[in-house]
Amino acid sequence: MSKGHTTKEQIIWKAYQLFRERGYYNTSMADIGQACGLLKGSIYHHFASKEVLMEEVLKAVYNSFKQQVFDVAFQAMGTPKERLEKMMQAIEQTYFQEQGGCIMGQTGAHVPSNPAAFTSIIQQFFSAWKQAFAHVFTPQYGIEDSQRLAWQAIQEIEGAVTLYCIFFDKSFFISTRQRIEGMLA
Amino acid sequence: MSKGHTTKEQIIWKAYQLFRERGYYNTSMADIGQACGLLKGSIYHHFASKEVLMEEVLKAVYNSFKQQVFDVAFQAMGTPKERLEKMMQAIEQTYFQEQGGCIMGQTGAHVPSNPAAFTSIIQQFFSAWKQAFAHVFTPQYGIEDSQRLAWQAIQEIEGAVTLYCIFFDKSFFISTRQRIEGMLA
DNA sequence: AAAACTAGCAAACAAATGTTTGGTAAAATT
DNA sequence: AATTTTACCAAACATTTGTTTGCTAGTTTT
Repeated sequence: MSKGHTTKEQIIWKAYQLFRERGYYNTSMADIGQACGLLKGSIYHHFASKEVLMEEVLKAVYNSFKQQVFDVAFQAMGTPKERLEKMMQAIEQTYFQEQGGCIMGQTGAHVPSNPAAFTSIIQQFFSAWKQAFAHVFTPQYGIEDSQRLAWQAIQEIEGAVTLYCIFFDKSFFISTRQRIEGMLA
Repeated sequence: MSKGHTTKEQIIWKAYQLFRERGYYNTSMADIGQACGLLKGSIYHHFASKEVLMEEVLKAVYNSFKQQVFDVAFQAMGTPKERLEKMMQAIEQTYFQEQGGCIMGQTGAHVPSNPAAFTSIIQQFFSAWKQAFAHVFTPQYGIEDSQRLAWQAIQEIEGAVTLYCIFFDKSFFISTRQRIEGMLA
């Protein structure tokens, strides 16, 4: 590192917060620069374009979720229910320790006008999430029903996060979490 | 009417389609004008600003939903289940006959950076929706449980619409609809 | 110590943004 | 028929947008 010590990871994190809270198109490079204590032009030393920056943000969110949520489902230790609870705990933290909803769901809602690279990552994100949920459901519900239940759980969580943004009320997620955890005995 | 016959309602409808498919900030006045066969400046003869136009779009969506969905819940005729099915049918049509997700949920996801007028309409929309669902659930589940079930249904539907946008797959909504209709005997 | 590299600033860039202005021709009103 | 109103165009407006360029000073490598 030289003069300043703004790392790529720091820019990605700040950009993530802004994109998530205000949306991709309502966040300018100047906004991101300001949040990092940089001029907007300086960001281009780290990222080729705003679009590439967004891609890296989405990838980082995917990896973070994979590590803290998806991978837990496939751990050897603990009962499926315990692993599910651990996953739900991590999900809750992710959505409520910072402001804004689900950047994947929000960005995904505008697929036809989005760069294809965004869509690809978003699809992978939700597919991986479904597989993780389905895996902890399978011992009790079998493969087929678990797929269905996994999508159902994701849908409810996405809805809960949306309503949280609108009404500033965590309770949608709280009861959703209880319902999902209650699916395993 | 004089020369051309572009009505306010036509502009609202075109703007609705664009806002819904691409988001508020990713839709320009030039885009809306083009969709109406107008120059962007001409829209200001009908609406004071882009923000006011969006407000009218949200109000129009609210009114349309109220007429075709919410009001059905309180009709005198038919069993609660029949009315619920009628509501779900109208919801399905709304979301799948045109492209894009739920403009209320999408816009609501960015509340902190949105004009307060947007948030107000969006909150009213979801509150009215909850009350309508709860009303058809009440005979079977009682007042308290019906509230919970109503929010749960809305969450699932919002999630289903989001996933539909991402995977171009209606089946999320189809099974959600069956689940919700199955809640009433 | 010299050379090469890095991170950032300052300024400029063309293009796109939402909005305003002045005019025109058709329609509605008188 | 004269007047006013309506819907729209054409052009300009100031800002903001994402991006590029040239330069500087610190850091790393040699």
